[in-house]
Amino acid sequence: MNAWDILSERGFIYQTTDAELMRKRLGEGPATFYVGFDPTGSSLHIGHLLPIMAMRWLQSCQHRPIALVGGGTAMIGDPSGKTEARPIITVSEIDANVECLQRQLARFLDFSSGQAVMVNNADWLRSLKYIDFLRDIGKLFSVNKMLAAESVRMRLETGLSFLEFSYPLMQAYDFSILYRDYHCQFEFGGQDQWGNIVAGVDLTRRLHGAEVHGATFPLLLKSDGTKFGKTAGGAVWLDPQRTSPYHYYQFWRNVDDSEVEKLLGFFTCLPITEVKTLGALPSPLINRAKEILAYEATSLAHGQEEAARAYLAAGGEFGFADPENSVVTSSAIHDLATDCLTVTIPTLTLTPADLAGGMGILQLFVRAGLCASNSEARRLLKGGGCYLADERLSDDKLMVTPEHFAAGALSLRAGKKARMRVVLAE
RNA sequence: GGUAGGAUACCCAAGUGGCCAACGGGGGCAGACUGUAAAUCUGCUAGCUAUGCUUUCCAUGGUUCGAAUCCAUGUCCUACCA
Repeated sequence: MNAWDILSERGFIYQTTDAELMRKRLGEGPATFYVGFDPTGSSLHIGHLLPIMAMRWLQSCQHRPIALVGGGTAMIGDPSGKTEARPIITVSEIDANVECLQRQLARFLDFSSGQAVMVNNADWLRSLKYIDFLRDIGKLFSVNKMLAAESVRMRLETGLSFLEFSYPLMQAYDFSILYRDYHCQFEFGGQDQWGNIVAGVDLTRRLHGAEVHGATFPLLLKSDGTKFGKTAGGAVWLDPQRTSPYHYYQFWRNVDDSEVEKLLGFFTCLPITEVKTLGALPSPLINRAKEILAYEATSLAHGQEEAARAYLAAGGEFGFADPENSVVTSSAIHDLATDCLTVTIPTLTLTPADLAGGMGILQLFVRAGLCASNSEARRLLKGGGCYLADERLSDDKLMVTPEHFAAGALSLRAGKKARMRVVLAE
């Protein structure tokens, strides 16, 4: 199947320079394409996931992905889609981030025997000579055109430094370099990258007389219009150190009903017909579709084993959506028995010394990481959100003593979703 | 470089000498209702050894019994002019 058709029917394509031509070219055999990632942070988050999924589909159709990490462009900072300038980050920070991102990307794409390429534009951008660059590349850019770009116009109100204004030249130059060195014919990116992509297409034509193309992916928003992928603790990270597989699973498990179908198409590899069936499940059973989404997405990011563990843990906590396993799915979640629960709830171990003289209940919630401060714990308790062994607490002066551990472990709960087991060391 | 304006909690934004840990909105958290959803309603949203105390309103210093509010200097931002 033509990779282009897969991407279109799953909703990946937002804007294109020429849909017909791109489809044709992708149908003619292996082609090379690139997607850039900004090393402004040390981990990818689910905002980066859409391009990654698209890259996987393209790679599965024998096309060759180039994952470009912008160690050079990050020196400047892309103004696209941003209302104000990012703080400038140090070179050593950028380089460290580049390494982190590359390691993460390697998990999602197959880089063996040249099936995918990893590049860092620091390799050619940082050594550029200013005057040479202006003469060779700068002369091909029209300021008039640049000013007309939506991303620039937006910033004309709030201010835009020359540094940021120059950004599109760098990214456009990247494309032309990748065309020259890898015969890269396509660039993909987020919706906010449109201007940069078009600039690259343009530059490559002027510089090499070559016809290359680009397309953007839609910007994911939640139904309330806010940015997708942000939760209480900020972004949902792909790094298991920052967002545990369990929380990662929970993020997907808790998406809005109305989003499930779309997200299944984007973030799982299930066939599109199945995606549609799952998305159309009736009211409470729609939860099974969310479980499948969460399982599949977690499995992609953290592996099947972690996904299964998260699924079982969450199900043990909140119940399973389809205990009879009645929903037909090709997902491996189908084969997981829900009754063999070896749920590992996060555990805090206390020593008898900690409890000498008793420990305040508020402090215990803080120790367990369920609250950030005593005050927060007190607020939670007053609001009726603190539970000890499944009993709602009302006394914020309660002292926890070794006697509380008579039955073994103690279960703490903050609200409905956060739980911690506390055990007493011998 | 000149002139004018601005900097308040996670974000936006009031407050312009004591009634200010600081109105309001957003966001977030919790409770009710539910399906671990959405919508709706309610409470909370600086810290602490807590009917009290401590540290906050860009930074430093000053005026005052008392400053987020007044003065000085500095830093950064924004607009107009050059």
